[in-house]
Amino acid sequence: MTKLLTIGEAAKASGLSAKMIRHYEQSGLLEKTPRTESGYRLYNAQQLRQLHFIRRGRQLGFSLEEIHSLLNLWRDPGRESREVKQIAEQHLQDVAQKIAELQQIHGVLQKLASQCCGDSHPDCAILDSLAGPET
Amino acid sequence: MTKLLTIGEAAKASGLSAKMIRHYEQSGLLEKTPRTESGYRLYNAQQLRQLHFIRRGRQLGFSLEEIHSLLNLWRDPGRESREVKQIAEQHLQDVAQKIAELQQIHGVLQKLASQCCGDSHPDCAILDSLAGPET
DNA sequence: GCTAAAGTTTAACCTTATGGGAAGGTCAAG
DNA sequence: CTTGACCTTCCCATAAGGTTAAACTTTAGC
Repeated sequence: MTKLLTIGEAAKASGLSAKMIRHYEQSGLLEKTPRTESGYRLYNAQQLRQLHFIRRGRQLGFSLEEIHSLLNLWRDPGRESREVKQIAEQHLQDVAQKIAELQQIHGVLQKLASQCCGDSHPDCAILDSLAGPET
Repeated sequence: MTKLLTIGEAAKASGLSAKMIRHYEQSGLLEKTPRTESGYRLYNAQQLRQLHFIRRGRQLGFSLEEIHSLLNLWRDPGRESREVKQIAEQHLQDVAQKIAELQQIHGVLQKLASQCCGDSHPDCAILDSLAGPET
């Protein structure tokens, strides 16, 4: 009795694009889904949950490779939550490092922008810094 | 008497890779540089300064397109620093927004990771959240 | 002066995650 | 039967590089 959805409907329901759903299937993230006689992909409720899973993973910035691992763990009833947590904490660390890098850049940019008067004259601390001999 | 450098030397001196210097030339960021009779690119001091400029711009996270604009402004003696500042402030804003997004993600990940015991049992708040019905 | 190593050339393909479009098949309504 | 909205596969493009390979040039050793 499960309502089967075409890829467009599944896309709308999951928040992914049809394009990406095909891509996820082709790259092995999703198993090949059944088709109609004429070749249209059909998605059931279980598969729709997987699409939601992927979208939430992407929203949290996990790479497709990480999502692949997470999906496999999710599908495995004998998984150890240790493995899930390890992936999440690695990603957490990556995110923290990226934040630190961006904050560093943000500070420099802010300082430079404050030193550039931004009027009709050509003199500009930003260009001077980019051109300057010292790093 | 300006010492001319081959691409490898220019790469070492500027901190870019030879590959990227060619890439920047091919994509129009740099003008075509003179070659030896046998086709080797040669860089003078002025061009080396441009390479440094590009590297510093990349370090600050400017896109090649933004660096292209900045380089053109730098080369233009009649520039208005207003234009430079506008590019920098737009980038600053982009960086700030990226930081905010990552901090949001960081908070969610931290909360989820703290709720996952990370042992040999399969139950895991992280998977539950990715799979869960509510966003 | 010869040879071998190191450097350079172009070109092509790989990456990540996603968008765009062409060319053609299918389906439902009118 | 036509029209329009879907769907299919396939190829191309993005940003900012990395890697590899074949062929040529330059440099250093001897």
